[in-house]
Amino acid sequence: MTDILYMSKLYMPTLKEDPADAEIASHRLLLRAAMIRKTASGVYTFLPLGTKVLAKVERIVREEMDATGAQEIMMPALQPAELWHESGRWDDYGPELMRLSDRHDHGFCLGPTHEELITSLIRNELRSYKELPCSLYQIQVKFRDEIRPRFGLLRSREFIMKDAYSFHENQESLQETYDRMSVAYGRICERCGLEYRPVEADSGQIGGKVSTEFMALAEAGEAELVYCSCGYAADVEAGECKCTPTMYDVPFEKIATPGVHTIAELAEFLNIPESSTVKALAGKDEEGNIIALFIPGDHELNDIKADHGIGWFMLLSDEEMLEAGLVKGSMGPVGLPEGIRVIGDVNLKGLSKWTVGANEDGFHIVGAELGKDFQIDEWMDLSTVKAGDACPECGLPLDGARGIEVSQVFQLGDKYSRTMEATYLDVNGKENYFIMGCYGVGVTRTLAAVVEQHNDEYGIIWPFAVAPAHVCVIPLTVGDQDVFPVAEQIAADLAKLGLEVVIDDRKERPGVKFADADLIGWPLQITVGKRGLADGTVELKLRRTGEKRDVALASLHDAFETVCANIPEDPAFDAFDNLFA
RNA sequence: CGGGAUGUGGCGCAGUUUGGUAGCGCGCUUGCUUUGGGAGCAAGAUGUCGCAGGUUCGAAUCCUGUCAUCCCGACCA
Repeated sequence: MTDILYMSKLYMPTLKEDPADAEIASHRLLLRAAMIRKTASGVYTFLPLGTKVLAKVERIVREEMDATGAQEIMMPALQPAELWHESGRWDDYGPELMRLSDRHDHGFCLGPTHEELITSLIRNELRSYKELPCSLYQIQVKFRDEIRPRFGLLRSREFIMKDAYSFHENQESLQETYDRMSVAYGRICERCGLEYRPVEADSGQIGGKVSTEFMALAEAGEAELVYCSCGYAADVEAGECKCTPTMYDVPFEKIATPGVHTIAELAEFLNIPESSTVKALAGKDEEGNIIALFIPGDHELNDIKADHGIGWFMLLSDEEMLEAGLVKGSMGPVGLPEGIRVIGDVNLKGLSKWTVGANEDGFHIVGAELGKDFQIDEWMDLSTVKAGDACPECGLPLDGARGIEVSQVFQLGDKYSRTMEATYLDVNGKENYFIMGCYGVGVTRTLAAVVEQHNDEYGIIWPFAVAPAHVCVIPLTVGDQDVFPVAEQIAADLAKLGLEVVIDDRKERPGVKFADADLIGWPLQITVGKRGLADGTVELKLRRTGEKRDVALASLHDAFETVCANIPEDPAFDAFDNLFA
C-alpha cells in the first residue's frame, strides 16, 4: 500500500494565470501546475509534483536499460579538462562546453556528455574479449551552454539525461546491442505515452556514422523530419534528398533580369516554378579553396551534408565572394572564374538544361546545357530533404512533420577508443581498439514532450504511467463530518489496492479544487460531495476524455479491484478506461 | 552574436508619451458569511519601481551605462 498524499501538506503553488515568459504548452503548464520553477535562463528547479513525474520517467528508463543487460553506474558531472584534451573535444566542442577552473587553476568542464569519462574508466580495466560486450549507463545531470535556451525544459542548459555506453569486439556485436537499445528506446517512448518516430539522424558532435533519433511528434518541436508510409523516416538534417527538378526547356539565352537576386524573384520573373531553377552557393574548404555548389532551386543547402561530403565546408562571406570574383545573387556554372571546384547536387545530374545566374549582376542564363555550356566536377547529395521529395526507400512522396528529439542512439566505432587509447586483448592475445556505441535519453525533455503531446485548455493530461499520482479524491467540503471521512475511506481503500492516491483536503472551494485537479492532470478524479452521498454515489471523472460517471459507493471497491487486476504491465493510458465502459 | 521587446509587492499588469514621490486584479493574513466548477463583505500586511550613475527643487517617468529575462534570426544567395 502506498501512502496517501494530502494536498494540504503538499508544496504545490499552482498558478492561475499564464506566466509571462512561457510560450509553448509544456513550459506554460509545467510552471502553472507547480511541477517546475525557473532558476535561471535554461535552468529549472523541480517541485514535488515534477519530481514525482521525473522519478516515474527515470524508473521506466531504468527498467528498460536493465532489461538490455546494461549496468547502472554514476559518473561525476565535473570532468577534468585533460580527458577532453585527449579526445580532442576540448577544442572541438566549442562554446557549448561549460568550462571552469579550480583554485589551482586546473581546467574542468561540466559534462555535456560522458564519452571521455567512460572511456578513461574502462580502458585499463576492461581488458579481455571475454568481458565483452559490456554496457554501462547512468542517469545524471548534463550541462550544455546553449546558444539560446528556450521552451522551458525542451532546450535547457542543465538537464537530466540517461546515457549508456557499450563496448564491443566487432561491428556485429555493436549492431546487436544497438538494435537492442533501439527496441528499449521505442518502449520507453511508448510507456511514457509518446507518439514517436525513429528517424535516420546525423551523429553531430558525438561522432560516428550510424545514428537513429527518436522523435516525439509535436508542432513545438525544433526538429524537422520526413516520413513515408513504407516506414522510412529521417531527420531533415540527415535524410537523403531525392527530387526531380523540372526542366525549363528553352534554347540557351542570356537574359537581363534587373533587380532579380533570389530564387523566388527569378522564378516569378520567368514565370516558372522554383524547381526549374538552380541555386548557386559559394563556399570554401579547410584550405580556403573556393567551391561552387549547385542545388535545385526549390531546395536548401544541407550544410551538414556539405561538411561531410567535402570534409570541411563553410559558406563565403559577401566580402570573400567579391574577392573570389563571384556575384552574389547571380552566380551560375557558366563562365565561373578559373580554379573553382564545382560540385552539383546529385538530383541535378539528370537535368540537361539549367536556369542559372550569369555571373553578372542583373543577368541570368536559361537553357544552359550540362556538359556543353558548362561542366560539373563532382556530384554529391547536398540538399536538405523536404516534404514532397521522393522516399529513398520506395519512391513515394514523403510527408513532413516536426518533432522533439527525445533520444538518440549512435554507433561510434573506434572514434574515442582510438584517440584515447582504449584497447582490449582479443582471442589471439592481440590488442584492439574497442568498438563503441552510445545511447542517450533526454529524461527531462521526455517529460516536457509528454506534456507537449498531452494537454488541453484546462491543463496537463498525464498518461497513467508517468502521472504524479493515479487518482485524486476530492472531498467538496472538508469540514463536513459526512463527506470528508468517506473521501478518506475511499482514498485508503484505493491505496490498499495499490493505486497512488492524493486527497484534496485543502479548505478550498470546489471550483478551485476542480480547476487544480484538471491543471495538474491526475488521470482520474473522484468527487465526493453531499449531493452524491445523499443517494450513495460519488462521481468519477476521466481526465483524458472529460467523461464523468456516478458510481455507487457500495460498488466502488469491486470496480477498482477489477481495474487494478487488469492494469497492463506498462499502462500508458488505458488503466481507468473500463470504469467508463 | 545580430534584430525586437520587457524589467513596477508572490503572480499577472496599469502608470512612463506630458517628471510632483505608486496603483489595479489575483494571491497572502484575520474575522464573519458561503460551499457541486477559480465566492461575498470587512479589516490588514507586503514595493528603496532590475542595478549604478547623471539631469532636476523633485525621477518609476528624462539621459547614460550596466545586468537580467523573453521572442525572432544566426548559413543566406
